[in-house]
Amino acid sequence: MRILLPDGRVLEFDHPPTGAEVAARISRSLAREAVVVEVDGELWDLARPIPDGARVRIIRRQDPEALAVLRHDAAHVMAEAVQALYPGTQVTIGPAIEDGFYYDFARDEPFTPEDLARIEAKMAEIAAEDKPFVREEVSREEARRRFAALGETYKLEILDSIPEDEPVTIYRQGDWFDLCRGPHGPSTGKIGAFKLLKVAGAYWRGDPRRPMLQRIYGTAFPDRRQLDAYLKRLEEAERRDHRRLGREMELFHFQEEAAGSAFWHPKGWILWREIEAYLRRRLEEAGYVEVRTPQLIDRRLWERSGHWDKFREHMFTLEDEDRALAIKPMNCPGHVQIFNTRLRSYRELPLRLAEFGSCHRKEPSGALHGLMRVRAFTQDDAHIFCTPEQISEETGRFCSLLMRVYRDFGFEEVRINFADRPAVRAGTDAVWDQAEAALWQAVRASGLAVQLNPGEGAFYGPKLEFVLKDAIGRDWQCGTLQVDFVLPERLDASYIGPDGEKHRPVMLHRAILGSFERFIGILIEHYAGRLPLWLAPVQAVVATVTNAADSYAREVTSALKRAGLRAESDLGSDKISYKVRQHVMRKVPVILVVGKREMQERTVMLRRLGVNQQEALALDAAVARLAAEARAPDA
RNA sequence: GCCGGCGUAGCUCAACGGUAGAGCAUCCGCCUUGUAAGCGGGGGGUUGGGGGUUCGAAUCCCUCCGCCGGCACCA
Repeated sequence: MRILLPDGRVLEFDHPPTGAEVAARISRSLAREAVVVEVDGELWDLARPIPDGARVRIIRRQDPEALAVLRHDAAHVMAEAVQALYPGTQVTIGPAIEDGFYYDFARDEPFTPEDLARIEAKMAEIAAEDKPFVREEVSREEARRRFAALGETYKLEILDSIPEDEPVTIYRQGDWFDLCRGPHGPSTGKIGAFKLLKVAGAYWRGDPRRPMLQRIYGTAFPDRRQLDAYLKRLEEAERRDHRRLGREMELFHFQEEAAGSAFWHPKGWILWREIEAYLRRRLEEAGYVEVRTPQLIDRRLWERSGHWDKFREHMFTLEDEDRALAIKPMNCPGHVQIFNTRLRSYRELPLRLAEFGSCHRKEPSGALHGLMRVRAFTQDDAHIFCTPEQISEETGRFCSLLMRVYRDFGFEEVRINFADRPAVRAGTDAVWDQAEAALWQAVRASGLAVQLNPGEGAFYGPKLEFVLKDAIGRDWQCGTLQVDFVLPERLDASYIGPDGEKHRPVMLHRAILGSFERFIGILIEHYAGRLPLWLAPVQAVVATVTNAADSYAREVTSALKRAGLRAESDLGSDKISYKVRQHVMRKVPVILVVGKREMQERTVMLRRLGVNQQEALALDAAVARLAAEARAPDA
């Protein structure tokens, strides 16, 4: 019996060894830290005998592959705890997920936060018993008998869905067992530091027509320190919540009477307009022309475009005399109308029509979430009308425009998902081949990381999704580029080619921010409210130490304003420490303190957000420096 | 839309069947101050809307709306 190790060594055994035996042969510490074993690229339990000639790697607790196993172990321990405490509760599924694990239970009574504490305590008991996880390969009949005896109807359903050629396995810990593919770690004592986080509803098999189960979310880490770090990250995310910061910084608000639509306050609207003005300049540079299309459009146009058929439940509609109208949920058909107003020449292509398009969609009430998911939003939308041959070039141009914009907003790390042809689609394979190839070519040239999202393209064409990573590592899909050869057809868009014949243009739907609302939400969270100077609604506050400096403070403020800065004076009779505190809390990037001394010397004390020292500067120098720093990145 | 939780002053929260209270903010005074909370005083709530139970409801029940956490959805 020969076992091949990653470093090329070969271990000899006189019987098929288990992963545990292999680990023990290598070193005592490895045996202690081993969680599972990778056998020819597949993760196995340590107790399973390994076949001759297998390539084997021991996975230790701290290895990334171990994390999902530990969490899956924790899910089983939680399920046992729940069934011990709440008899009659049925188990369903309980996988490891990105940041932890969950288990879905079928039980009539809802779980409460107090229940979570009880379950956690019970889990600790089960962990203390350190029961080994035992894998049992059983026949279907055996498995059916055992779960039927327990009344586990969901498990029976899962059992029925396991393909005939796959073995059925049960994992046992003491008397408790679960239908499970595995693998698992050595025992319940090795699940590490865990915590239950929340309870939520989830449909059985993700299907809204099936029963709603109760999902308990938890997380687990190899040690306490990592768990604490994770919990700290959660707190950090909460601290950055744009809904809270939006109120504290007086950017926007929501209220019942307009659920899903933001009220933009003066400061928030400055931020919006600053972003819009920047983007408008970038679009102009990139050869776009801006348009504006109607909010209310006759239903018949939506019928022709195909949207009425597919998305009418998501559209707001109204009647006007005997006409049925819809509030636009998107801008594309409107842009095609502009394209169609006259005969177009191939010389006009690519024609890039951009619109800061205000759209409304009837989002399900449960989907609404601050600025991140709203019913009224403004897209930074554009449609590029071009020939099939131009797709690649235009995609390349778009990628570099988008990267430029993301970088300017402080996002460096961007990933692309490439969504190719879905099973149900319009258009011939030849057209899809051409469109996908063009996109691939452009994406490769862009140098961005690309991940294939197979079969997830739109029915009308392949698409790219641009995902950016924020300051605390969260992914946000913002930009998109979609190739569309269906809408030009449906709305009969055409141009005259060099051959004098009519041709069908391709439409590229594209957005960089996605929506202003959502992007602003992301920006706020990315910067934790500390917006870069060029975006800050109030860029500087001039605060006096005593009233004696009031007139000088006014002079400083107006000098800043003349230099194009958004500046305010704070002349109140509060102590300077109180004023500093106020403006720090409001996330003003620069505070200029002036007192008698500064007035006499015509200087300012400049203090920056997040920096506790200050710097004495001559007034003119301070103004010049801040004006330079406050310029937009493209200026 | 579905499951669960929540909704009290601008904000954060208390009162949990017996006439609604605190801190911060706001307003008015005093203070003129040197880098994250100076002092005093005043005003502010038909407890999300509607209905019910009760001698009595912020508190219990029903219903609608909204928000929060998920699920489903996201052209």
